[in-house]
Amino acid sequence: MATLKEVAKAAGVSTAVVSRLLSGDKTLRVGAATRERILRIVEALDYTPNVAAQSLRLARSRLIALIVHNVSNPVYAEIVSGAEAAAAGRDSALLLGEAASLETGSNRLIDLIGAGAIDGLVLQGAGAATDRALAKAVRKRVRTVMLQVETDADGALISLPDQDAAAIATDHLLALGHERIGCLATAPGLRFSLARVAGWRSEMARHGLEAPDSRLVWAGSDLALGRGGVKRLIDQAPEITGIVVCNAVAAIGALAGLGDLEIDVPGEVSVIALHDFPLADYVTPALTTVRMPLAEMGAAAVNLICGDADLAKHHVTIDRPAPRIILRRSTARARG
Amino acid sequence: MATLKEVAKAAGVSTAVVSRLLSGDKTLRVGAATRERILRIVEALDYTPNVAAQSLRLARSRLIALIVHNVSNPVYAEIVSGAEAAAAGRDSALLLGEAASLETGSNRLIDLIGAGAIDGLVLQGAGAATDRALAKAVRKRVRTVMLQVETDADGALISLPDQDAAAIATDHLLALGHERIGCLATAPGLRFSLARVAGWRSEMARHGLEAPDSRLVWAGSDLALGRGGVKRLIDQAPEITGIVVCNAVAAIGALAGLGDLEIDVPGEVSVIALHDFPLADYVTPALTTVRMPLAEMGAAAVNLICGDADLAKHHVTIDRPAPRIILRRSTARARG
DNA sequence: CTGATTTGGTAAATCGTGTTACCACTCTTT
DNA sequence: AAAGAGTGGTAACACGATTTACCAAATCAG
Repeated sequence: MATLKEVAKAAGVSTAVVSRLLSGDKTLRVGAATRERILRIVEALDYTPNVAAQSLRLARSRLIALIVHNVSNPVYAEIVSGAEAAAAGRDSALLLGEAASLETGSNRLIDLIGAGAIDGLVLQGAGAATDRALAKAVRKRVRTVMLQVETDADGALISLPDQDAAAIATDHLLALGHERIGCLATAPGLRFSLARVAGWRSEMARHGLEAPDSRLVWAGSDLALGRGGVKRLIDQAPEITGIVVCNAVAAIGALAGLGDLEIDVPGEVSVIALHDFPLADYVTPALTTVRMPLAEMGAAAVNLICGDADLAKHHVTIDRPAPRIILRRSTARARG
Repeated sequence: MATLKEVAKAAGVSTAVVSRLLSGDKTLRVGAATRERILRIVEALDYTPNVAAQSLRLARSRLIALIVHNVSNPVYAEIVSGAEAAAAGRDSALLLGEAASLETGSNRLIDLIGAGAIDGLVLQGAGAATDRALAKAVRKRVRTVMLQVETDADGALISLPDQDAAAIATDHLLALGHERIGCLATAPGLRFSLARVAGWRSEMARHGLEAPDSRLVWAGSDLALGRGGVKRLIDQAPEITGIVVCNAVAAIGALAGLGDLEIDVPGEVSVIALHDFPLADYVTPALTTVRMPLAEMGAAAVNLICGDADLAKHHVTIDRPAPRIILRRSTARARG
């Protein structure tokens, strides 16, 4: 409630001194006595700069928006978590939006973007919501970072070592003696989806094994799509003994789908998934995964926004820490 | 980039007309021709009001902060999701903070609260982070709503029908013929924890059965605490055939703990948990739960903030939709 | 023709900061 | 004594929108 002017008056100085003192202006010369007096009064009046006035003056809000498809998906939750922590480290706050709320109607977050009232925007996933946000961001030249999904707008793209991770997963199954390996992929057409499938394909090829389209199913990144997708996959390619699932949440669904078909995992079919989250250790059988730096990706997005690199057409891959296998119980040596 | 002044100049009117026109001031009398001309220019210049200037003038930001212990916990994620959707419905944006980032050091979100720059604050969980936020909020009289955990500050408290839900869970086990039923509780000392335990106790008492302290263990709301807690519970009370776990995430951990002890669920021990989330259907055995309105609680908090009720000492319980059993496979009829 | 009312607006004062440019005064130096 | 170099600040103008109070011209009643 106390304003700068009140502090200045109480200290018998001009507002300029107080403002410059508090913002640590090195060019300000001020007597030790007045300095102490001002600081004491600031303390006594419990003065806090008005944020709106500050943003107005500085044309900077230290707000970063993150739009995510769905917080309840543990994979996305980890991105959110990483971004939030990074924002805190950069002394910024994080605005969170979920796709469903943003797709239609008037929305404050979309307005904030369209008004250029945020310092940056991080977009995860593709869809009406992100398109809408992106269109607003472009008009006001808001610094934008896209995660995993590229567009033609001028913004940075951060991706994961998708192809490597899929290759590592495939290689794990190969090392266990599997030769007929299927791939349960995420949504078709997206860059990261294609990269993962490419990882599976190339690793199979490297071992002189085939990876025909019949052993590939495009599903998605949630439980239901994984459950349905794996049934289509088994239907198309009943001969497979191992599956690389490109998303761990879908993989949990896939385990259920295999259960529905009364196929034993890992007895009859081994399953390995990309991404990892705590609950993967608690399903049955516990899911073997290839962990990727999700939180780090969220953090990197925020750091990119807060840094001063030119984001146009900037493309980074988060490869530290490198994807690594979390060995659990859903993969086993091939029989015979 | 276009400002009100620019629009006004281009339209040959004063800024007052434009502002009043755009904000729908009914007392403004303006000719049809000028109205059209102004609107056309607004469109052409792609004018959007500057948010900082607006908040400064109106002393209102339409930002709501939500502080949650941990987004990766699916129970909390659902609260976040509900709050986000409600915020969108109220034309506000949601600032998200996680406890870990807020506990220490300087933090922008804490500063925003301390500067009174947000319209409201929702706190989930107890700890250093929420205490810190609450202290700031009190000083600036920020409208605050606490979820499940009460404090002595002037703010609303929203709770769930904890006692009812625990009673429903207990009753389910009783109906299956269980008589020696244990309780794996959440963190000790908190209101909602006590209420849940009270639900278990009273329902047991109502059936003339005992619920001794030996069959009660205070654990917490995450996987590891559930896993460890259930072992202590079995150790203290090996005779039990059913367990009411007060948090579904802890219950997943408990299933693993029982697995460690080679106790069959539901063969030897039935498990029912409070709260529900999608993955509960995908563990083995699928977890029987009592669903509580988590998203609705998050939404109610936001709506309370946006409404104009006096929040001081306001206490609401979200009882619609009422807690209901989601019957899965972790509970079965008692043997013998 | 005069007074009242309606029409269609405007001028100016906030809101609370940050910052540039400038200034009065004292002290030193030669 | 005059010039120069610190010392310790200040005045005033943005930043962009909202809102109150006021007003000139046109119309209308009688």
